[in-house]
Amino acid sequence: MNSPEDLYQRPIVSVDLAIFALVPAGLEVLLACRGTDPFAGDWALPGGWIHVDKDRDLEAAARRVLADKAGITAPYLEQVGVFGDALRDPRGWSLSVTYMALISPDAFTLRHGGNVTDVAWRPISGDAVMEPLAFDHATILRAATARLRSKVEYSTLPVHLLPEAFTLGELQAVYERLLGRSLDKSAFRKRMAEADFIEPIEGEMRRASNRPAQLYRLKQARSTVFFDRTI
Amino acid sequence: MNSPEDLYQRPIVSVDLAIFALVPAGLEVLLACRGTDPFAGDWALPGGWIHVDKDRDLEAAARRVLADKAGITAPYLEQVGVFGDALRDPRGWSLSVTYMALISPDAFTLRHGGNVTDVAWRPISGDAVMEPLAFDHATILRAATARLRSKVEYSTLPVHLLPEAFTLGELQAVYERLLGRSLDKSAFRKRMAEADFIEPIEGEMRRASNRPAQLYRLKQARSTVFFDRTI
DNA sequence: ACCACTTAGTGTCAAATGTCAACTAAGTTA
DNA sequence: TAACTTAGTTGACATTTGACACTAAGTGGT
Repeated sequence: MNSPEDLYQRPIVSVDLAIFALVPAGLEVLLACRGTDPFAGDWALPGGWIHVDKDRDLEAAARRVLADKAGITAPYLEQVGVFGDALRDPRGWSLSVTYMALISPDAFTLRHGGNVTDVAWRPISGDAVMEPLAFDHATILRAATARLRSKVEYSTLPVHLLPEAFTLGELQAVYERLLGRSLDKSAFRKRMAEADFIEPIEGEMRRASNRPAQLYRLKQARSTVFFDRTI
Repeated sequence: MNSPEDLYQRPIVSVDLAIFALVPAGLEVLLACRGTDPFAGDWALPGGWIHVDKDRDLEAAARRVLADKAGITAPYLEQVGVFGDALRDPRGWSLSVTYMALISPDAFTLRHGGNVTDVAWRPISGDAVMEPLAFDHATILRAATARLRSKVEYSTLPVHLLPEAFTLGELQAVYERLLGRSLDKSAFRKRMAEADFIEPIEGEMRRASNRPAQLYRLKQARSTVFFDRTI
């Protein structure tokens, strides 16, 4: 009979991350160059094994990988899904529990100039990167970008790609770049007001050579709010 | 170091199913009574281990469990997510890869009168069943019902709870019962026409004592279509 | 034959929404 | 202080949406 006590029956389980950041050039994803054998030398999504002695749950494992491999504490983490079959890893039947993380350009630049040689940001064109990826990570990345893009339409998720304080103009620009089309300013502001997930920060403003803009921040305990309608 | 070769480091992995059917009384889920030790005698979502020698991938494993435990081939199967932590299973760090399946009342009645003693349909009130569930299956069931209910709002998913041929009135009734509110007939029909995922079946009609209704069926390769807006 | 009844399916119109464009506001630079 | 740039608001108009009434097509009773 099959039981969990037949250890060799258990599939291999990894936790992999699609870490997204938005830079002036577009959307980028963090990739790691594999140093060990299956697909050694190829680029892959950063990932790791579950530490059954250290990780309380799956999200904790994902956050640990995020910190270990990328030195990042992401404001936003969401499970994308599980990908598992007999052939994706030559070592045997394996699962990838995949999360996507959104980080702001602040955190981004911290690592961008760093001395990490095995981790690098790569631009996403369409729903893929230029370089071939290890395992079935191209498929997984496609699923993650699809999830991100589809949620942009009807949620407040893109706010996590901005620094803690931001203007409404910047927020609109993020939506526009993710959606690939321009939005109406007045309609956009009306929606954001109705959604009621950001609040003005008093006293502050910024920028140069023109009228300063009101700064906003995400309201506490409002990390993702869904719109009634498409923006 | 941790590697997949340290077999005892691997978490236990099961594939569990939330199988839904809609009966006149409301939404029901198929539960299995556990015969073996962890939580023996308790009700649980039907599930099984991955057979690394037989299952091609996760969905194949889910379909096998569906056939083995419930004798059902579901028209619709969707991954809900992975639930994993150190404590949910007393045997150790474990994962549940959860799928939800939607079946039509036809398939339902086939099993309802059957001689299965360890599998039973239970009504869902709110997002839970009356009886306490093994492991964290109450949490998992809550996630599955939430997924089902949220998708009703903006997708064609509820067709899978109907038999192959159905009328627009029946389809509207399914939406109304899942949403818990009544819908406008003309608006509903306009939406369904725009979504363009069902087609009339020629010549046929049915019912008694009033005007017969046109029968429809799901268009091929259109199992789930998303609406632009909430219905 | 005809009327009452039931459900199927369509049409209408006011209200809400999205689009487009102009307008005012508040800063910087020359 | 005038020109310029971006922030933020306001209003007119076309389009879409939702509530409701209407017509259509059957059955069954008298």
